[in-house]
Amino acid sequence: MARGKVQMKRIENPVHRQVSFCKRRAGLLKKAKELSVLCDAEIGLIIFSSHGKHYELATKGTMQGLIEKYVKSTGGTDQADQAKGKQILDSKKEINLLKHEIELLQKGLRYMSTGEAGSGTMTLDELHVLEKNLEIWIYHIRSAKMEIMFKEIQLLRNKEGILKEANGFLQQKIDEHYGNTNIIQMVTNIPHPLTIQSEIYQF
Amino acid sequence: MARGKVQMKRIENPVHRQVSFCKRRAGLLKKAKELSVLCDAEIGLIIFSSHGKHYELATKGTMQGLIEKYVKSTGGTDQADQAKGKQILDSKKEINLLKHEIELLQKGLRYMSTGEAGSGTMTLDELHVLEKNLEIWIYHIRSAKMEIMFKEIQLLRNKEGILKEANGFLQQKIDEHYGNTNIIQMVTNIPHPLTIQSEIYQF
DNA sequence: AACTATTAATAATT
DNA sequence: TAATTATTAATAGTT
Repeated sequence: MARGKVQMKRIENPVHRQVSFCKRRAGLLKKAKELSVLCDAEIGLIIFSSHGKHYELATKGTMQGLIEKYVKSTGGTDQADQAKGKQILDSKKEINLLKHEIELLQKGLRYMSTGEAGSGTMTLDELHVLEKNLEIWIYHIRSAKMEIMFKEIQLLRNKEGILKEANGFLQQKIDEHYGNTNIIQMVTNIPHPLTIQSEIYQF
Repeated sequence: MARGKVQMKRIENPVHRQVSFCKRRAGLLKKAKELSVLCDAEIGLIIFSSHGKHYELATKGTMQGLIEKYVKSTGGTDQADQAKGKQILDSKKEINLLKHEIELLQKGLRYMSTGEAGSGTMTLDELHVLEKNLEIWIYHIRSAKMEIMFKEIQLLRNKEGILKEANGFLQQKIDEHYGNTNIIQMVTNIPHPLTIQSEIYQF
């Protein structure tokens, strides 16, 4: 614009370049302001120098507001935003998967403890309590059943003993008058293979 | 800049304003490009017209990249960004909690199934298999035990029946010679309160 | 949209 | 670094 026209390429002389940068930067900012004022436009201008310094101008509001407006009008979110949105979505997906898994595990625990499928949710603490209660509960149930069966068996064994004794007594009486008729033999020689091992009661 | 200097205020005539907007917008974009090229600067320029249309220029990359660079150099993330970051953090926290909960549940299941605390992780599928195997396993164990006990009881009941029969026979023999001696009475009047309910075998 | 008179910007110089 | 100046570039008003 003065003293000879400029080539549209990077000014190699660093000093010249720096001077031009300052002048043209000022000019650009001025022009931007003018455009904004004269034509009622909203303008955002960001300039990064090659040395990393940054200069900015935002007419009609803050640069943040302008950037947000731009990002929205551009049609949505930027890459980082999308990535973050995706990350959140992924996280929520994973959370749902984990919750589903927990529900299944809880169902499994309930099923094992009550023998039937129930509904509703339980907290971790509740599950801890359930686990402990379950052990006690199973222990008691098994103990009770075993005790009942053991008593029945004992009773029958006693009966057997008493009856055998009675038979012995009766046999003796008969023998006294008729001689040995071997009636008892018929009964006591029944095979008896299924003897319950004592360990079976250890619950 | 030509034909009289302009007042630095909004051009009231809409037509003039629109024309000036077009011309000055082009000029501003040109100047921005020139500054970028000549002085090796990165420039972002966003222009919103009063009618909402937007024009942009980004030298050395995309506007997105420039905005991100700007946002970073401005000193950090914007509000929405921070909110999203927090959301991700919260999600990850929740995921960890859920994973921990699942581990505990898995441990619980292992404990219940094997009776001892084990280590290592299991997948959901493995747990499904475990659950099913567990049911079958418990069913078989219980069935086996019950069968053994039931057989023992049946055997003893049979013995009781046979002995009672034998006793009856012997009593009859005795009665035939001595009259009723009431020996059987001694034996058969034993109280028998613990009768196992049939349901106890239903596993 | 093209033209042109005029102002504004600025490269080179001091 | 800043002011001056010669020159080019931008553009307001006009056609």
